Amino acid sequence: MKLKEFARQLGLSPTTVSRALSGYPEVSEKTRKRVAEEAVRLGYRPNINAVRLVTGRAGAIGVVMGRTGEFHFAEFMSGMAERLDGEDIDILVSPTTDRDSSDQVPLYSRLATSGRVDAVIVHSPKPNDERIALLHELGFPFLLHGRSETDVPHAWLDIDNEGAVRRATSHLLDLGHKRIAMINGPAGRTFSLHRDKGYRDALQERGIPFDPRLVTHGHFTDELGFRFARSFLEQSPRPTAFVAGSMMTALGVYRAVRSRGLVVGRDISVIAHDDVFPYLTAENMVPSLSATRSSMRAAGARSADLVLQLLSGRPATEIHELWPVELILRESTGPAPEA
Amino acid sequence: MKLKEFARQLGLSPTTVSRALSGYPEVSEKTRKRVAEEAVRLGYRPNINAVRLVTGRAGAIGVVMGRTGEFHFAEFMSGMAERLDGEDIDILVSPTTDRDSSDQVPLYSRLATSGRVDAVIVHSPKPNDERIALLHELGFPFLLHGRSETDVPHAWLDIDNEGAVRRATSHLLDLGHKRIAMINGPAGRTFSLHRDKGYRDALQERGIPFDPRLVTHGHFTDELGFRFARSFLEQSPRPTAFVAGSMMTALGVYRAVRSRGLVVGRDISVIAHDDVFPYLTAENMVPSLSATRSSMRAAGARSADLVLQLLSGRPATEIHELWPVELILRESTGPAPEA
DNA sequence: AGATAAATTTAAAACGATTTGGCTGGATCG
DNA sequence: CGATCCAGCCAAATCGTTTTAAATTTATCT
Repeated sequence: MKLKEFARQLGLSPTTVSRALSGYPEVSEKTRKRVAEEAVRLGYRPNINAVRLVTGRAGAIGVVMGRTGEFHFAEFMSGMAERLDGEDIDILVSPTTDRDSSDQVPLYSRLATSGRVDAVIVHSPKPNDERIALLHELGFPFLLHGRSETDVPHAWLDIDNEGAVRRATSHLLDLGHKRIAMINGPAGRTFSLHRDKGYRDALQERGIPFDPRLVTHGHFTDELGFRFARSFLEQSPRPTAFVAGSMMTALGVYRAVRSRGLVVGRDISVIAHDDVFPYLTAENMVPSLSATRSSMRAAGARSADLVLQLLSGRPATEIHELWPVELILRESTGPAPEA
Repeated sequence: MKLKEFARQLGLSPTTVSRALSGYPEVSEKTRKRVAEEAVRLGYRPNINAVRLVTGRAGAIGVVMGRTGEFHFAEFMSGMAERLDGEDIDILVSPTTDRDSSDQVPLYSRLATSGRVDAVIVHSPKPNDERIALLHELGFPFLLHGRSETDVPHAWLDIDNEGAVRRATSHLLDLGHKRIAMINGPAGRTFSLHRDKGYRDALQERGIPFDPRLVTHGHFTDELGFRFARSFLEQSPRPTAFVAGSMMTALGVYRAVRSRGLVVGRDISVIAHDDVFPYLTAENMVPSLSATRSSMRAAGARSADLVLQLLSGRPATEIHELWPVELILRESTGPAPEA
């Protein structure tokens, strides 16, 4: 059923019908109501692609998904979905095989100029991320999930990675730990740098020298967690505590500790960052995992919300949100063992 | 830059330019080449929404993402992305807050009639899934990831869940296990039923009576894995082996076994299903996990491929793929302990 | 009641491509 | 050499909306 036909059946012009449905003021309340009712009854729905053409709006938000289907990605999207439910906006996932963000520039460029989406969300930025410069130059609306150090004005939402890791590290120091190893995220990403800073600052505050041999970078996999932890544990003196970048990393760390015949929470303390997954919970691990916690789902929901605000005209420069991170102490942290 | 302007600059008509770019035969090779080159040079790209309107094609494949951001979802999508890279087709994720597939019917209905996508992929069907009936009735192209028992003809791709679990169970029986518990997926889903059948058939083959107290259903979370396994281990006599539905479930099972002071691979054997995640590998668990394995990413890639075939005219009735599942034996399975 | 203002409604022009059907001019054929 | 065919190109219609600018109806005021 097309607008023309639908309008004819109502005895109105297409113009009026269109206006009635889009909620324009210059149509009488009586007519609007009748149109709305009949639309439902006759099942009329505007052809989305005609609307897109004429309005220039796509009704979609783009996200770029890398080859490495990161596990937190689904949570984030699910959060977006939660917020977008009911709005007439959908999520467009753009495939890419390029891992490095600089290689992704052409992809973002295509996405921004293609008319498929009205805005994009940029993930895991580097301090000076090419994607941000590009999108800004194109004048294309975007929200950064994370932060960068560029002076290009832009909207962002991030969690306080630095504060989280500082507190985690400080807490371990309070417990008497001197050698604390950190398994950080991929090198070069802003959030990894922030975590690194939090770690260093906490050490410095107590006058403990920074030892580069106690820090590694890599993707959040159980395998890397295990390998790095094993290797740390071979050092002598070995670290007595770990700060791990993710739940998966923590799983690997737990295994590594156990494989050396040590006990988590007694011989070795562990704190990890928990994005809050429905399928894997810090509380249920044995021993239960002390964690810095921030809901990835909530971030997704809020991100979608902020993008919506951005699209309805709120200036990007106003949109900056830094979320605090909880530190939840459980059984995996304890006093440093006697030397 | 619009077609009209671009054509003018080339000294050609819009018609010819459009045809040249779309690869129609009635344009000379020389002209086509020139058009292609100039398009790149001048940066002309057809307005996607105009194309959509006039052709009626959306250039997108839809997937519905439930509230519960299942962890295998990202892998599947990532596989799709892999296949779709280079094609000019993107993935549209439709949010839903409805968990039950029957409540999702209106959503699929909207999706199918909205013109936003050319086809959808339906996940985790029930044997008699309303979504299939609906899409078939609407004549809308779709691929089922999984299987149903409906007699509506449709394209599907599934893994041999039944065979996988039958082999896993048989193997445990070979090892002398008599009481084998199964932690299955959500009740009602076809794949859970298939797994159930594989389990029962294996038992029956050896004349071992089926004990309903040894089977549970639920989502694939570590928490449920733990809780169910704990509860099984309280039975007397307790089971000596577990068949678990997912890697997350297996994590819970491992914890439960350890929490009872038992040893996986010696006191209790475990086999789980592994969808192959980059961030959590069966091989790296301690002890390494015996698993039935099938790549979710590969399924996603192939699904995208099959949808493309479907859209280019291959009859749905021809598209049926049943993938075999590997059984990989590692350290988590061993002979049944002496009674 | 007549003039003016306000509230509704409408016709027609975009939006930017694809595609139908027709038009050219040169090659091919008898 | 004239008729026929075909490759190559083009003008104009079309897809289904929104929106501009204008026309109509209704309300308000003196």
